[in-house]
Amino acid sequence: MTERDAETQRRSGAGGARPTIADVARLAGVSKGLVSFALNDRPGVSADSRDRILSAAAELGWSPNMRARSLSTNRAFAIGLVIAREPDIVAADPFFPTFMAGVETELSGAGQALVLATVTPGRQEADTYRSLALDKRIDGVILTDLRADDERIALIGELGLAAVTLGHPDTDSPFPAVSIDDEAGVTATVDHLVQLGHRSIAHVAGPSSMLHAARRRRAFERAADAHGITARTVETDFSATEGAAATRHLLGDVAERPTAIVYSNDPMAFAGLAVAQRAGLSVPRDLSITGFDNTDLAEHVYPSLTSVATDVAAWGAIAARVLLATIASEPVDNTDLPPARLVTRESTSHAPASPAPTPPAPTKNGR
Amino acid sequence: MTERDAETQRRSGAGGARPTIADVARLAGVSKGLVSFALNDRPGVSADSRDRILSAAAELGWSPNMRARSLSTNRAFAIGLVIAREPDIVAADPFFPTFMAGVETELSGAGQALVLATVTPGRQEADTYRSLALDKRIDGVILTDLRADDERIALIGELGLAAVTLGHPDTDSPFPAVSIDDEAGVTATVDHLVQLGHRSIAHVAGPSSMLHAARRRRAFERAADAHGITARTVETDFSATEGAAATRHLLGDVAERPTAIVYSNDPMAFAGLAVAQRAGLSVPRDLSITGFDNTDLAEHVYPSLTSVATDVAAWGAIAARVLLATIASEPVDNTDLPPARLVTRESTSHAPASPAPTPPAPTKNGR
DNA sequence: CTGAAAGCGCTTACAG
DNA sequence: CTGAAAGCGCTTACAG
Repeated sequence: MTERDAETQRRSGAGGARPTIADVARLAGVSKGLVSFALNDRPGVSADSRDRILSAAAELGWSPNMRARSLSTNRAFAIGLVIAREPDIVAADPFFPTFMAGVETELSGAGQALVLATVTPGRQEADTYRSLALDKRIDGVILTDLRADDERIALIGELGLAAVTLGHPDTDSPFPAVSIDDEAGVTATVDHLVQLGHRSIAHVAGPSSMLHAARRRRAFERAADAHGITARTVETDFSATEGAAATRHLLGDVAERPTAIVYSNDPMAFAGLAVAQRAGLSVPRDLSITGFDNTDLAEHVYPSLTSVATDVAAWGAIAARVLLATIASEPVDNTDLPPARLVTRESTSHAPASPAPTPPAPTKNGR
Repeated sequence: MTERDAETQRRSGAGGARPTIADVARLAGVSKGLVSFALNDRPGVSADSRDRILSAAAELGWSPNMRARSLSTNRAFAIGLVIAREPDIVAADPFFPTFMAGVETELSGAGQALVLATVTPGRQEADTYRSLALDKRIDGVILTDLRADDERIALIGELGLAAVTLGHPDTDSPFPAVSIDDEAGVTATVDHLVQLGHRSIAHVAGPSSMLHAARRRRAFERAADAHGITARTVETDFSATEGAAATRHLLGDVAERPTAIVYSNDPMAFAGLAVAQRAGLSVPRDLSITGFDNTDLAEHVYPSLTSVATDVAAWGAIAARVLLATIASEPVDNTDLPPARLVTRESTSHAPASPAPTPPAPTKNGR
């Protein structure tokens, strides 16, 4: 017993070679093949052998060498996430860290790893997917920030990778989609503002090439239309800088200055808040603003920010789960998360009685 | 030629099996071993053979299978990053995405991958390092957020992993350190404030268990001491929530209310700004505040935030480079990055003539 | 300079 | 239920 303990310790130390299934087989007095069967609890191993094998493995402190396992099973036991946004934009947006934390909760339990690549948008992106696949480092990917006519859908297929998309692509896709109904959040935002008396609302949107930005924009315009109110949209790249510029643009147009601005993410809303304040406007007295994603800081600015909340971590966890199921060839369906919901805070309030030098709000223009 | 093209295409398609060095050897008319030598440009291959092998490989579209390479070389060709902070804190802090982008620039060119794990602080952390090492998924790790008496130093050694630390541990460490002199930034901040007439400055610090937080705090206290001014420190967990609470605490103490607050990161400074504004104070007229890390949002809040800038992406790139050199058994030295520097913006200004109901500022208390 | 062989640590038919 | 063997795609001594 003492001898065995010493053996165990020697083997698990940094210096000693790690035990392999050959060592386990020797100790258990069986063949390597049987050890493999027992360890992967496949049928066809007698209870007696299984016990001997398992305790031998435990005693030696054996753990599988993923490299060997990968080579023989042709599986990486890892999934990839390629983030293709400008560094400052992803840095300013808490989405990815939160999302990855969610992904991780699912992976760690399943013995899978997350391989992360961040690239600047463009050609480099395709090469990154390609080399991840060619190097056989991953079994599948989570496709985020879906774009119009996203060429990644075809690429991933060619590369023989599994995938799950965040939201539905606008083209045929062989991959399951995990979606959140963020349109509901946008609609609720517009409804909320209209209820507060706003009749001229602007939207600071993300790039129209990104599907979710375009979707939010459409939802915004539909909702505004349904209420028969004036709506304008300014497109940005999601950065605080462009959010600020868009706000300056909107507020500068004194003739048609909106009384409320709906931003497509929180960082832009923070920047917009600052622009408004700098221009001498009081938020929400003169201008109401809303964000999207309900980031941590939303409740820590002044005035606190009304924002649309989505459970980003859950999204990550479910996307990972669906992807793993796909890789395991289990049947999976598209899954929908609970819709995004509006969290109202101080940054939205009643529309100003007479919004500065703005002409009287239109009462009904169409439908 | 046409036939060969067809062959090439068949092989590179998703359906066909990928070419292996055996295929390359056959086409080049040499042995597998020689192919391996040529492909890894080792000496001892005739120019003629090398050419034939290389063009055969190119023709077949061969690329190395990392799994096989890993198994035989006992290298993962990947490094790990384990982030052990509460999800909301890492999400609010742009440090990690920026850092990882920097790491990535170095890795992609070197054919290395980044394996990311995010864990909630605690026991889970050690297990994560352990399984990453036991699964042989990585060759080394970048140790961030060094703690006092950091048990990871010993753990990583036991696990046989290479490592690089961000900053110098407070214990003996066999690993190279890549450091940034953030004390310089703190000192510059205090100097700046003192120059503006502030005599009562508070510091909202990160957790003292984290070495860089403690180091910034010491630098703050040293600088305050050097100027002979009143200095207080409140410790937090780096979150906006605790940053706000600390600010409330500091401002609530009307008798000794500081005229300036130095925050140990930007998110806390943003939260502190909001608390001050909510309390009816004008920043910077009544209160000056400064942040740390000069995040994107710093110039997009109102008033814009004076903050300490460090080149986080460069830090990531250099840390990765040093780690790869270590893994390759190349000699490496500790490296120091350019010191952090203060970026002054609107949030700092002259100390108020008479800081509310505060007693007259002490003129000289000691040295 | 080159070939034939063994080995990395697993998994998986194939026989019994 | 179990063993012996081949194979995953590389690398690396060992002979010539």
